[in-house]
Amino acid sequence: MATKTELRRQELRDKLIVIAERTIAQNGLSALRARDLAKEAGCAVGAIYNVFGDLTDLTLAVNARTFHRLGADVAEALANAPEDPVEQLIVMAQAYHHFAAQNHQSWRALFDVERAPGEAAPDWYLQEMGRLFRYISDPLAVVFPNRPADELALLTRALFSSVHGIVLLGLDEASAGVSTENIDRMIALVLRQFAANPK
Amino acid sequence: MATKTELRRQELRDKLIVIAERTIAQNGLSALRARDLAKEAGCAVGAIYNVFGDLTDLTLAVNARTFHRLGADVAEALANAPEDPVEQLIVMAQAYHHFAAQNHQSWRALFDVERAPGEAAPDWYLQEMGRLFRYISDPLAVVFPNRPADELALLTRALFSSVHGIVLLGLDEASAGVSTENIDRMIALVLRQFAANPK
DNA sequence: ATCTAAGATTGAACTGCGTTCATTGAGGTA
DNA sequence: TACCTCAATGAACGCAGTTCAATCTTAGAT
Repeated sequence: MATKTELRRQELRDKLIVIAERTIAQNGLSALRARDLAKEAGCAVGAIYNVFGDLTDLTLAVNARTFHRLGADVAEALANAPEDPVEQLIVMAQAYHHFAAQNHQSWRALFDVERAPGEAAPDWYLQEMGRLFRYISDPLAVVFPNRPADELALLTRALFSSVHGIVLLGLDEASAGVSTENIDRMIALVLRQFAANPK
Repeated sequence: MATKTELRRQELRDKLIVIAERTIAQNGLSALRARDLAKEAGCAVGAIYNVFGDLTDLTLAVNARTFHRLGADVAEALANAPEDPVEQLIVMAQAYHHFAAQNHQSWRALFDVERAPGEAAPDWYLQEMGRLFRYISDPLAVVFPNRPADELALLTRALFSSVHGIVLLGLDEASAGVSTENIDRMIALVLRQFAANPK
């Protein structure tokens, strides 16, 4: 069917994503403006809405890429990690931290995008989240071989959330004294202490 | 000097805080609108700006109250907690969770308010934060009597951040299966495991 | 190749927001 | 009472996201 039209449509879609990605990375989600976007893409403002439902949809497309890059970074860290499961957890958590620090604005956009209340998270989000959770639950199962499955699932989620919290508040107050090294130290302290006495 | 004027000024200030507090609690920070506020307070929109610099200032005034209530709840939980320091940590963390759950929108507003980049957090925030940190570091020092002070400080911050992360992501996905009980379980699991093998 | 209907493209206009400011009105003082 | 100062007012401004009637392009049928 529509070859020429669909092609342009796809081209515009990609172009908008690239521009939005750069804008968010450089100046944050709040710097994403429809008129600027259209000017830079060389199209009319209305054209954006032929390709995306609204700017939130565009942001979600950017977030999908960001999340995927994040997952890849964590996977790479895991691939180069030592055998010891606790060290694997630490290496992955610090990879998460470093990604957040080096892609601060893009990483923030992952959570700052407003979802309609009650609406489920998009599929790619759940998928990528599942990937991250498996990276965590595998070493965790080695550390805690005698824990029931449901408890391991809770621990997995809890550990992810803990690391996320440490990174979130640490980077928030990055100007107020929590250095990168201290965030890494906090992560290692918590995870080592956490796994020090498995049952 | 200005008795009548200053009085009205203070009255309007208080009235606006009360209305904003209720609006945020019921419908979230994004529901706070200058025109609605003025209509409900029976004043002109401009009057708001005689009393607060902008809506962010008003939000900060509401947040100061919210944070104070939060601190009081945690303090009360600690006062009624058993002697055991680990149990104290758990009780406080769960009090934090319950406050966040029961004051979800107000609690979110604590973190969703936009601060100018590079600007320091307000004084009451640092003060209240210090109070919370002391509640944590005291029992922590009992659990880990041999750790150096700087490490205890990092652990304190790390534990707070961890609990915050668990509550944040847990409540975020409250519709997606993380029940209140599971959040409490995650908090207890992490803290118990964390303090299981002090050095 | 031509025609035509479907739909893509356009940008001015609409809506809703925070904030400002010239004007109006009230309060305290001489 | 007269006057000056400053608070109060709400229309207007600037700036967003989004819409839509008008225009143009395209793809398929003839």
